[in-house]
Amino acid sequence: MPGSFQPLPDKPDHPALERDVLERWEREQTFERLRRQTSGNPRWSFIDGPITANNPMGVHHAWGRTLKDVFQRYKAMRGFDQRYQNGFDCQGLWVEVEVEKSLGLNSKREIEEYGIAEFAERCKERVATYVGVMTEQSKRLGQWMDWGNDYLTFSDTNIEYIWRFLAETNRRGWLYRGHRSTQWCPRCGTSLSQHEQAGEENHPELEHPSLLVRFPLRDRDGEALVVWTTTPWTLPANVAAAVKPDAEYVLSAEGEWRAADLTDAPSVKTVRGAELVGLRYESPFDDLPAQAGVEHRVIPWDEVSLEEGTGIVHIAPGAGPEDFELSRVHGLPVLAPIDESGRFLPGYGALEGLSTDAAAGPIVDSLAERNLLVEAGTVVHRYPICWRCKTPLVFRVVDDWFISCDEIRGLLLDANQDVAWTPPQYSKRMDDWLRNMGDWNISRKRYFGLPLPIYPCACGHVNVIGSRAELEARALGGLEQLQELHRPWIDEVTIRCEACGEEARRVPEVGDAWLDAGIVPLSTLGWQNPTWIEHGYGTGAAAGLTGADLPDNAYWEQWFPADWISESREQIRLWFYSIGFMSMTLVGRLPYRSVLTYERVHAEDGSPMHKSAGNMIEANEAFDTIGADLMRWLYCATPPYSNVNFGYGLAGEVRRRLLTLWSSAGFLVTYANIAGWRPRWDAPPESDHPLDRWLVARTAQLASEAEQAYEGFWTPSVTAAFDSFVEDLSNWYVRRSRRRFWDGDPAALATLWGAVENALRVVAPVMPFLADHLWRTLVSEVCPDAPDSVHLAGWPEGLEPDEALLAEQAEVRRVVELGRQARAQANINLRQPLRQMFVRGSSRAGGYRDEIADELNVKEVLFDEGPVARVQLKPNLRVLGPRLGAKLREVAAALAGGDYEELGDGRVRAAGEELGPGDVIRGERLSVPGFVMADDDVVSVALSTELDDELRLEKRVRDLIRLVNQMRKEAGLEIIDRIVLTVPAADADLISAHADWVKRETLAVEIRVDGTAPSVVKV
RNA sequence: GGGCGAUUAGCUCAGUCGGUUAGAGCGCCGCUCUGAUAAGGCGGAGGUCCGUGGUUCGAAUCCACGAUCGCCCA
Repeated sequence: MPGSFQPLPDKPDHPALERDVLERWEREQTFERLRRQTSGNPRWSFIDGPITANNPMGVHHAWGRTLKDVFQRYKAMRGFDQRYQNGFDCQGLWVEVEVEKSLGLNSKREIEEYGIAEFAERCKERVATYVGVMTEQSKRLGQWMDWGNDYLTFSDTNIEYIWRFLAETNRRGWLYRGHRSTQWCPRCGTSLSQHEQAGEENHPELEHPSLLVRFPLRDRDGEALVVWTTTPWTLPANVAAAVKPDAEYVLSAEGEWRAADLTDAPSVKTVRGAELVGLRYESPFDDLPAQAGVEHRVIPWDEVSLEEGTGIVHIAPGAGPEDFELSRVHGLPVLAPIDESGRFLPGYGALEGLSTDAAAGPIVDSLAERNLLVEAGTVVHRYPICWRCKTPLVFRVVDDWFISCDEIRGLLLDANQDVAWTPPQYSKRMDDWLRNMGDWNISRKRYFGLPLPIYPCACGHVNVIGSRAELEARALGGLEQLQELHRPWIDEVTIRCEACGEEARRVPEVGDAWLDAGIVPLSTLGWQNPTWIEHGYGTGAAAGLTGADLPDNAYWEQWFPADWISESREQIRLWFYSIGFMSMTLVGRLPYRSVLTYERVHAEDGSPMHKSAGNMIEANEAFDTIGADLMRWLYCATPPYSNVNFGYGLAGEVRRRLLTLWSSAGFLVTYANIAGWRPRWDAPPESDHPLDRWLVARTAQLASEAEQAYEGFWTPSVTAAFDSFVEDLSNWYVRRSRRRFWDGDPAALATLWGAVENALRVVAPVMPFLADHLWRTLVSEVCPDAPDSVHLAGWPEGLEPDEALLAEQAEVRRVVELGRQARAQANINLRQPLRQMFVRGSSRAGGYRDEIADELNVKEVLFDEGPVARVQLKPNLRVLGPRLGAKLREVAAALAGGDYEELGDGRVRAAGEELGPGDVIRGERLSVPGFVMADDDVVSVALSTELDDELRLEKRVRDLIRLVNQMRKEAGLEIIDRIVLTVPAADADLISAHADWVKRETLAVEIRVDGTAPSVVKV
């Protein structure tokens, strides 16, 4: 039949269906047409946080990318114009570490031997590879972005914008070189910053030596300080020992000093810590050349812990941050024992060249030999490891570049008050971070990263270059080979110092990767760019990788700040922080108005996903196994403040629930085709049938609930609303309306079609593939003037749920449920018709007698008839609670005990209180002899169980019909095939009384009576 | 040490503004229906709503304290 619906298979093959839909989107340019459709409309601005183009996408990335896609699709359905620009993070330590691994390089020296230029090329190749991989995976997930026009953080354009930012911090006096003790990765050979190192995953429990060491006092024979350390390698750099001045210290019989709180040994002398201050002692490695001239003394320090150790702390300013601070206060020498790869420097005797781990053994042996070791054991404690390569960190005193955050802290805190956070409690997390953040360490002693535009001059002046133009204007040489603003090329360019005119060289450091990501709200939108530059973002290392434009400032003004951004929770201290910091510095405001953050992806039993635990799922495997729609559903169904439990078992549950939607659509297709019915796009269904009107109202309810959920960025309410709708659609509307579909009732067909059509739009942002597949089948293939994709159809605007109608049908279902309970209780098969049912207490279901009778297979349903056994009154707590207060208890007891007086018109008096009809809930319990009863608080039903010959005969007819239909199905007959039915002689009485009924229900054109078993023959 | 969450059935989780008998899905047991649905329906077993105290006519829900777990920071 031309224009009929394509039949749907019994169940969907999600991955296959999704591949078809992807191909169709591609072929029909669906996304491009959506963009044209919304172009010029009111804007909704989303700024994408860059994903690192370094490895294939994991299922944890897919959560965030799903949320980004869901809300962009939703806003598109509401007609908003959007940018859809995706971002890739392309440089910095994470790319370097992976490239090192793949090249088999294991130290900075090996990188330098390999060649920085070659190394940079390998990094760029890796980025290009994973830009491709992640783009394909994102498309597979269903993400609609402006692929191919992504921003890449290693473009010269991005770098230049960061230079402007750094020049501005310098102008404000925030940029400074710090000489301090910082966390250092000996493998990567660089310091690391507070924000990238934060987080428990970077502080695992590790086992380390635990030593108690004697520091003999010079002026007190036989007495020694006892100190505790877990880092033996720091002892050769010891310069002082700290005590808590107001704590008590005791001397043991063995001549060992410790804090009184931390020893049980009997004391021969007790003093306050302050009395030990100034004493000279022998440090364990005084003989080393590095220690020459160092005088070791006891110093006071209020922060000395009396919780663990000995209460005397060994101080090595070159190997610990607090130690270093103390060295400034007390003028202590700073001994830096290790080089950038964590090996002992010359001046440390036999230790020279050893790593900090390798040095532990010789140090302990040496202490033991000289009787300086009191105790040697091990301790398990939390210890920082490199966030990227997992090497345990050490502390080194080095020069790093910092941006002071004192001035900006308050501005960011104030601005955060106006940000709408979802979930709301994360606003405080941001506040906490801002209040606690230290100065931003922006320098990394590495190779492939943002070249810091800092050119210190011998004269003491620090030049900071703010743009490529400025670099070119001030360059003294090297421009001819500057293919891009990366090392090593940038290192060849020297400039003239603006203070003294001499030549100045760039510092060798590259920048923290969060500078790269933090600038994008300005760099991608063309802030202060005088002219629009087509494809102007594909500069430097990004040349050829993106066709993104560099817009002009007018564009920036239109799209800044973002209405909404969304990243995972750890981005509070990373991206949310860095974009806020940089925008606040340059333009005085935050680049976002609202934020959605979410937690982590765990396995389906709630345990963390780990490769080692064997519960890791790769995104590609999930695409192939369950498909993107089910993945997206799992993400969306989880509240963002908890971890999502992700797995194939849970996906199976979702698949089964969605099968109900699929089956409802399939049912519609089947009977619409049989009836030759086709929808009309321009004519909304009109029907007076109560069930049809109910479904229209129920669909409006879905749209309104979903709209509220989307507007609040709360996907769990979308999936919950949709689930509940599908349940009602299938198990109430379709089930109750089956006969109308068999009869080809156009009102029923149009109503069901309209409901599904609207529901598909509602769910399309969450499940773009299934929704569009069904849309094509049900709508666009049969309605030539309908949009050819659900994503072009817009939101179902203006649907107002009819609350009264919804309440009526809810009560009908309540009555039916009670009826089913009663039947089950009497253990009477539903095919057995019953004579009568009484209903009491339902004011709204009275108009649906036929509906209820049919559903429960009862001949007659009577409302408000039948003997009432007992009237039960309950207080309406919401009303009476506030009014009666403590008296409520008494009234409730009186009502429960039947101790009340009827005053007419539904008014009663109980415990001296007069109560109106609204004050009590009246439940009338039926009690009819020979009937079976069921009731809840308000509604009571009674069902007759007595059978007569007519009822028994009808039961046998239904049994026969069911049997025959089962045989039809087993024989593989189509729903519309006609048959000749032969029934056994024993059932002759059924046929003589109900031949037409049997014919109608089994599509029999003829019924013969013969033999002992029924048979079915297709005609 | 400070902060933010969580704790409800065997498992995973809902539970709106404080309201009458605390729910769902999965799993288990029994029954049942079926011409869309490997589905559905009914019933059962399974609950110290983490604990203690408080507010209130009424607390899983609000408050305080405590416990455990997770996270953020110090």
